[in-house]
Amino acid sequence: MNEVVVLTPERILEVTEDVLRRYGLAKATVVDVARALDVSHGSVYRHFPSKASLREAVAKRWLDRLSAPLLKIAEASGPAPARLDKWLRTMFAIKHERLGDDPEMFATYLTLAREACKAVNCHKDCLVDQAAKILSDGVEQGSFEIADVKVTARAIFDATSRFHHPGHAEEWSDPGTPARIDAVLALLLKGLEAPRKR
Amino acid sequence: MNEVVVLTPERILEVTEDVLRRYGLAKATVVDVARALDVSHGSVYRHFPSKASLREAVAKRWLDRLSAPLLKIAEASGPAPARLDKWLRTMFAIKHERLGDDPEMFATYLTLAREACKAVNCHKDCLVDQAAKILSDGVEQGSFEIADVKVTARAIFDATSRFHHPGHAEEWSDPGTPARIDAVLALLLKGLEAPRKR
DNA sequence: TGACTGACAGATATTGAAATCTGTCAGCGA
DNA sequence: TCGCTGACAGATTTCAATATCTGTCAGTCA
Repeated sequence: MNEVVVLTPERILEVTEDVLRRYGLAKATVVDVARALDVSHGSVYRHFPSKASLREAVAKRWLDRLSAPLLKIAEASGPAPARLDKWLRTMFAIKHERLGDDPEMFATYLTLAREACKAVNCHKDCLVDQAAKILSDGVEQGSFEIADVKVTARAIFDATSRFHHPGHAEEWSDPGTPARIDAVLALLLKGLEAPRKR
Repeated sequence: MNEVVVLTPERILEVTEDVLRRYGLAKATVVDVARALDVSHGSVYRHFPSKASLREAVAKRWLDRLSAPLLKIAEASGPAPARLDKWLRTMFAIKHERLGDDPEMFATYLTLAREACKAVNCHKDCLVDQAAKILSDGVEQGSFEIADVKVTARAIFDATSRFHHPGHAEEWSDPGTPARIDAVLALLLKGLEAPRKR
């Protein structure tokens, strides 16, 4: 058959991620991506209208892979308080891990977060929805007492920014961080708790 | 008398703050400061060992002026929950206000915060101590139930980072911010609350 | 004597010309 | 026809020469 490999958006994204990892966000150019794909850079523009949109699509893929394991926890069954605790700790752990394993992509993510781009906002909304799912499970189970699930989910997200927002990444390696996570989570879970029945 | 104006650290700090405000952190030089003081730049080095120490001393002054009004609230009397709420909201308001009124100094502060310099860490510790003071008042009054006041004070500080850490300053102008502050504070205050006696 | 100056070395920042990149599009070749 | 190429204009980045700055110190002056 000797089938010619066609240029698909998916293939471009894969290669762009590699190029971004190799050269870093600041140095990577569309010409580099085209070279790695062995096509002219004009062809890349046939699939993505601008460098920014290409960069954003790569970030979206990266962020989607990040939220997938969290979705599993959010949609699992079981007591909501333990699930929320696990969900938050897993989120912190995944981001922390990525900072170590994939620093160039993390820097890209940080830049995009600063630009408040669509992909990142969408990612945040998606995570807040996952948290809201756990909270409403908790209300149903009688473990939580919450006026507005959506607003409270965002409050949980905001209150844990220190541990998941990329702007605080440098602080994560501080040796006191695990203890500080414990303290904030304890406080938040107590704040959500329904008054004990007797 | 016609007294000659002497060169004191205080006068240098005052002028440096002006220069920093006028030129911005990136552009301001020790030579500019010396020119504004009408002395040679060597004289400035007689009072401060380096540009970094001068910059840090200016930041310290600026931060001390910021925490002074908060100290009043922390040391006041009255019910701790309302006082903590007021203390936090005042902190957010002061920082927010300074971002608007004094953007160059704010950028300096942001840079120093990123460098995790001594003056900023000291400022943070000082604020956490103020929060701890209110919390321990609350424990005495029976309003709060807290295992470790110091740890919890830091947790409160961490959980409100989104609203006071300069790295989040761009997000403060978001129209949803007041509602998000309300949501986080409600959650935290409920988490501190001692179980009702009956 | 002791606060201040000003010249200096090495480090850092500025600048402008040259190189490269982004985004477009007329045209090629399958 | 349709995906791709490659040349192009304007924007951005690089690079090296030049200027400025930081921090020091021997010397001045009151």
